[in-house]
Amino acid sequence: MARTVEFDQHQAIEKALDVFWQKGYNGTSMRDLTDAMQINSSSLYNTLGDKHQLFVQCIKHYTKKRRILLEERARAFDSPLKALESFINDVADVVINDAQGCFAIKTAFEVSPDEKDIQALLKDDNDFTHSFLDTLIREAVEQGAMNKDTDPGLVADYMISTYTGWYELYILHRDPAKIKKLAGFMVRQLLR
Amino acid sequence: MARTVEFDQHQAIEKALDVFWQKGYNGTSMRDLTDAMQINSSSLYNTLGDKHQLFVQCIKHYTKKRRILLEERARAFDSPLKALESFINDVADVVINDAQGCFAIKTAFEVSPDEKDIQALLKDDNDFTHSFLDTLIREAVEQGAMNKDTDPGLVADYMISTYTGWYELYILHRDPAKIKKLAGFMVRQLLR
DNA sequence: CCTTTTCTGAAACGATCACTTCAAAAAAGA
DNA sequence: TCTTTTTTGAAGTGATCGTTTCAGAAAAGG
Repeated sequence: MARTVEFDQHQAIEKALDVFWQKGYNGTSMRDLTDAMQINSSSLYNTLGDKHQLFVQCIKHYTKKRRILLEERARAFDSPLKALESFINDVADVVINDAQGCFAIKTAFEVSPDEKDIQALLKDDNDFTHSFLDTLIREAVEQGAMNKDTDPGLVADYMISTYTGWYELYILHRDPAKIKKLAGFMVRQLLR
Repeated sequence: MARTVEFDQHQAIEKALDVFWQKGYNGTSMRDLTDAMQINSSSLYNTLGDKHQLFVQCIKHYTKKRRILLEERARAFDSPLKALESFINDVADVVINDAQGCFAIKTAFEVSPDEKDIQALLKDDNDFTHSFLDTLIREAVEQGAMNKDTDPGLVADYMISTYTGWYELYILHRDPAKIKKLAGFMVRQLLR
């Protein structure tokens, strides 16, 4: 009856994410996007929507992907303490190897606080990481691997806020050893 | 002999900083700037330069102001440990009360890593804060107020990276109590 | 194969972008 | 007060912004 969409939407969103990630929302033009996605702007507007809608979909794609990765990793460890330690070291590796930092953090600082839909997505992502860590910490405390008087929610926030800063430090100094040292220090501080 | 400049350059830069702070570099138009600064674009280009140069001057203005404030505060305490504790709590207050977060951090995440001049200014600012904290920690250790085996440089980096994350948490959650709790936890963790 | 329906490509939309031009206004020494 | 020098205001520069239009290409049921 009718013609079918020619391009792979999923793939196109990943390409768009790459561009937004590198240049930021305001630094990215629609031409940047259509060039990278290799589609015409009419196709883009017909299927994915305008720039804002596309950006929202990129955030959703990014946070979903990260969520899946996080849960996969947690299952790979038999003890919650080991999972936490591995989480910290994994974050350090990501900071060092992903040249452009964390897309969610970048976006939180760039977009205006009154872009409610975007802020809500970022908050959800943050909440997920928080409850993920909270659960692990709670289990570690129950097993006696961490102090009895540990406040799991507080420590989870503390971990999250600390590694956010690692991104900034790495942007400014590009010093892998510095990040590794900080990760080691964090493990010693929190998990011993 | 000749006509003199009508507007106060210093004041104009402060106005421009406000706009860049709120909207980011790419989100700010020259009209936004000339409207806020209340000068014509020809005057702007004649005296302060183009958008990039103006942005650089705003960063210089911001970091200089912060540097002065930091040194003033340090002198207000008789013990380095008290100065450190006050530093942490002051940062928490700034995070909570400055609705738009830290300009230097926002900028570090927004501008491209290959804008060398801007990155250099941000790095200098970070280095200053680092050596400021490093000195205080060193003194506290010498006085026996902190552990003998403390690594001052490492702890300084740790402090800086932690409160960077507070900004992100506050942007997402707008929860003053959360930040206060984190500041309290940090004091207990590092300074006891 | 033909009709129907949707998608695609190229061109173009008005608006706004950073930035420039230039005549008129204004300041200050002669 | 006149001349010199510089700033200012308003208008305008081409380029690019996000977005739309629309004719033609392409797919699939009849």
